Amino acid sequence: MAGLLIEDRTITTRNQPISAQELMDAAVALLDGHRSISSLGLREIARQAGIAPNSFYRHFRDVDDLAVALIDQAGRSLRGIIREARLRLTPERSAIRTSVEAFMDQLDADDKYLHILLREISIGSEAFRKAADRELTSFEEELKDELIKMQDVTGHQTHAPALVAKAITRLVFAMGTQAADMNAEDRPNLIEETVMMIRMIMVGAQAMAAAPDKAKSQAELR
Amino acid sequence: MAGLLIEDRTITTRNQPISAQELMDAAVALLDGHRSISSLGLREIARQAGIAPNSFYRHFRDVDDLAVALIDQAGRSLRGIIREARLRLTPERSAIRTSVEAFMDQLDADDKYLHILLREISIGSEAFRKAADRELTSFEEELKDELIKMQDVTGHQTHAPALVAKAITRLVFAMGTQAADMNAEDRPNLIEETVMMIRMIMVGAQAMAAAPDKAKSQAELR
DNA sequence: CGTATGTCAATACAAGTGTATATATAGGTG
DNA sequence: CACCTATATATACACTTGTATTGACATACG
Repeated sequence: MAGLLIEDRTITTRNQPISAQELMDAAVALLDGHRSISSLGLREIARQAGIAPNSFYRHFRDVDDLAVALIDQAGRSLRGIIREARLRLTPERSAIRTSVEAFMDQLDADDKYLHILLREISIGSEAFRKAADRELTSFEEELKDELIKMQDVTGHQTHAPALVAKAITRLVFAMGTQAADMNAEDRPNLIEETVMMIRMIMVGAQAMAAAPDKAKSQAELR
Repeated sequence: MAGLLIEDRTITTRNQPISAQELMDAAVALLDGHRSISSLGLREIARQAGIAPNSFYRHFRDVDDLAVALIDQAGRSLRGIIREARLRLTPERSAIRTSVEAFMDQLDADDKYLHILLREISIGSEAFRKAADRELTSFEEELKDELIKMQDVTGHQTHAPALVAKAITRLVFAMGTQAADMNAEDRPNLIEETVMMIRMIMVGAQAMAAAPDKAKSQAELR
């Protein structure tokens, strides 16, 4: 039933204002292994940040509130990375490979934003999953535009570019999830696999645009 | 620092043996919204099952141990569903569509095993993720065998069947994750999308087997 | 200069947690 | 029937958690 606490002394911390960003960084620092954000306690984060538990409330309503802010930041960061990768494009390396590599490289970045995005995409609060899904969709949009632009330039028609973009995006994120759990030396193989999968999709979509009957069931298991 | 608990009386429960399965069911019953298994407490599960907290240890070492058992069960259950779906094949409905539909239907099943598998694939303890990955791989294996069998029968060669199987599996699970969060009337559209994505992959893989140069980068974004 | 305002720490509380230890009880075996 | 073993319960302990309340201090403003 009830309990009675005799003593509850707090360890002294800093005595200075803290920024919301510092609090978010403290939370990220606690996400080392495979913990999900929602498993973090308010007190735990405050402890890591070196502030008193109650000071947390000055910045966020609760842990979920902080989590949503974190996802937004993760999305911004990731979109920046991919955009930057496009600038680095050279004729020698394909756009697919370059983008996939940039994506996977991000797994080793100091901030663990991609890890967070990948891990928390399926769990957490309603607001949380909405935020994560926003990021995926925005990814798909950018890719779809790129595909349409490409078919105007090369003349290769692509069947259902929106669907192709979605398939590629989901596949890359799924492979990224697997990559997140593996040591760096096994990654190149996984990148190779991912690149080949994407090629399959693109070749398939182009074949279906060229010969629409291919979109029917003749290619299937029977 | 320390605390002193004055009273700690336990509510009387049943006084009868419980099966490991009943304990697992109790845990599943607690996973209603979007909680992850690792967020469940041992005491919480015991309370739901109507046993004393310590009785938990008779069946599992800890919550993670139960979670692994749950994943194994989820995998077995899901593979059974798909195998059964294959038996129901008719010439009118394609194997791809039938399998995808069976998969998605499972989202509405009483046991929430597929939900669990989808949600927890990226989080949880080492052992947990290993268990989830085992299920994915076993799925891939079955599909790969099917693909090889198919190409012997139809004569259509398929490029890198293992990779095709992996791509399809990951894609279906990714789409399933999205389907899990949506109401039933939006599902058919998502099933349609998934079927089309799989066709793209298979058409692409067959085109690449027929003309190996297609496996190169000519189909790419530049 | 005095007084708000914002940010922090300290303390306290009522709950929760995993688990160690001890004890009761039912079923099966000699 | 007596005894062992498996399984359950009960109690206790040493924590943890989120948050309400209170008061200190520092900066900004009239």
